[in-house]
Amino acid sequence: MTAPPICARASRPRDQEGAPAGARQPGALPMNIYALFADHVRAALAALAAEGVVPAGLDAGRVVVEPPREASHGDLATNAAMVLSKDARMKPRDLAEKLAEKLRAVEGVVRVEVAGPGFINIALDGAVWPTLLKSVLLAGAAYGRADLGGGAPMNVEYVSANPTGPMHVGHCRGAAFGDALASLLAFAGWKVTREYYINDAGVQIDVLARSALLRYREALGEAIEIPEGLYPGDYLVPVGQALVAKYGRGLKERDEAEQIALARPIAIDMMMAMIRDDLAALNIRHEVFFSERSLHDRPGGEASIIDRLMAELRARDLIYDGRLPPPKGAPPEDWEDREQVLFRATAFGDEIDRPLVKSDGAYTYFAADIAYHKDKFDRGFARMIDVWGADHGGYVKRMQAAVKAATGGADTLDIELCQLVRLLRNGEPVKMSKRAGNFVTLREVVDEVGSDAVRFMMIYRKNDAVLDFDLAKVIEQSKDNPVFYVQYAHARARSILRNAAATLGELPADLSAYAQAPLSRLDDEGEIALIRQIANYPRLIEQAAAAREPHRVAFYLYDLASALHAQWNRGKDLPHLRFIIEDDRFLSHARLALVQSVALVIASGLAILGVAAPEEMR
RNA sequence: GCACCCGUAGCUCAGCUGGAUAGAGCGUUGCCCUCCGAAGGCAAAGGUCGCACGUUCGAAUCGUGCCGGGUGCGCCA
Repeated sequence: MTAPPICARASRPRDQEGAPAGARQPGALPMNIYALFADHVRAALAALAAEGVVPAGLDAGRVVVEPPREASHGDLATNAAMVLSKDARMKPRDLAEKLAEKLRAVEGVVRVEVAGPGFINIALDGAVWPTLLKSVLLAGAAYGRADLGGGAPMNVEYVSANPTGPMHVGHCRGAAFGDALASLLAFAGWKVTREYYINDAGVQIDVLARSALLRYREALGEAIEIPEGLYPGDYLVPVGQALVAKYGRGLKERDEAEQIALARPIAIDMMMAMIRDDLAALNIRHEVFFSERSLHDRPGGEASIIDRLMAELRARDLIYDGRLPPPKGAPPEDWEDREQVLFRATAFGDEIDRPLVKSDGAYTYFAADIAYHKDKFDRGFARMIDVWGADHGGYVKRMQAAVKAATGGADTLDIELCQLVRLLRNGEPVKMSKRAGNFVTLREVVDEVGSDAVRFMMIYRKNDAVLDFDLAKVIEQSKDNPVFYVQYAHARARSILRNAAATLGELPADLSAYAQAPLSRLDDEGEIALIRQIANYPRLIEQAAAAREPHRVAFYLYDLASALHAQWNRGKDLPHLRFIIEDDRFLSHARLALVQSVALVIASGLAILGVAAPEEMR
């Protein structure tokens, strides 16, 4: 996994009052120019408040500084006057004029205009963009890092496929999404732990063990027939062989319960090894694998972890014995009105109270899940995210209700749902029958189209929208394929740099040497457009992380790649705009510094998505 | 019946948490390689943002109600 390492530096209190105006380092702007000017706006407000023009203590929470829609409007725009006009008891345009007055005094600002309903448009000195590029080069791989999390722990649980067989294609999306989200949050300043919950306790595990025992008999030479209800996949053949290797013929002499108990752990271990291999093929490695069984265990007859939590919740009157009304709409045939153990989910925003104990006396999955999330909380995760398939959408409310009850935290648990994936080949749905293990495995898809294509395309869509995944299209090497298009931009950038070394001879040794190039010579509109895009990266990271939407990173990379390709082509028509100008090595160095920066950001974004940034693609 | 998600150009989708003239790709039409990677680029055409009310300076975005599609609906994992 090429995820960026966790940033452990101390929190940078950017929002504190009093700091802003002087925050600029001589010679280099901070990485995020939009955040810098948000500080300037807050400072301007404070100054106006001191003068009695506006009330003190205005809430600037909704103020944003962003790139204006039209480049002709300037370099930055803010909605501050419109957002604050009501609280300031001023007309938006009047307040805007007052703010504009203050902002005109800020260093580097050449023009401030009030436009439309009260936008404040700010034009910066032409030197600002080259200067900003310098700070990008000096920051290197750290460029774009944010500090939203302040280094706080964050648990991201994803995949968590049942250990009853290999991963299938349906797991790809949650895997790619969860992993990218984890990387994104790490890059945005959280101390992220990637976790996998192993559902290794429950009836499906007994089914697994029975299926494995059948393969055990097969390995001993018996002819077997796999009855309905057991897993038919031949991935269990090696499990049967392992049981022979470990227990010989003796196992089948024991009673059934004992056989299952002995087969179970071996089957689970082997299934999990297979799943880890599948995940590794997708470049995914979880740090923690948490066993559901460990929550049920009663070593020496003591109370289990779930037992203890249930007792605690009952003591707090959050659990009671009661009856549920039958479901409306289509009541099931076998509905039986009975008293059961219920969690008071309705007290925490759910529609109905939820059962914790099955009719056979065992805990429900939900009961274990409460204990599991409580355990995560007790391990220090005040914030956690679960990534689920959309078919589990009906469980979101009860889970959040339970976590709220068990931890007392309001925002402890976020749940992100991934919609279904429709697997296509040349626009035709790929047939998948659930019978006879005839499903498409994750491994088959990765082997066919590659990990990069799978991961990028799974992210190249909002996670709550259904996704079409066409096996034929994602291996196409053309601009129709966004994976290729972005990777190609990176390869092209590296190619330019290789070519420059051949053409120009000695080049700046590293990024900090490139930062010394005469960047102010980057004054072409296409070059400035590229720098603006690069300047937007930190903002993009913050927004994508806050919204838990890694797809924004993918779309951003597509746009950045497009801007690079465009500038490249301008050099075809206008030779003086080429990146390499043979008789002007210093101009070339400045342009190569820009190319370096583009490559740097593309590589950074691709790393978040877990996609390779190739040096060449010939 | 209820809950959650989706509805934006012919097609597939973005739309920066309420901002300025709603954007890409594909497809259609017309251009650009003796030139750092044409595996690329430029341009044109194409929209009642599902419908209707409401909230306000301002709505594709927020609220309510419809219409259409998906997912789920005691103890399954």
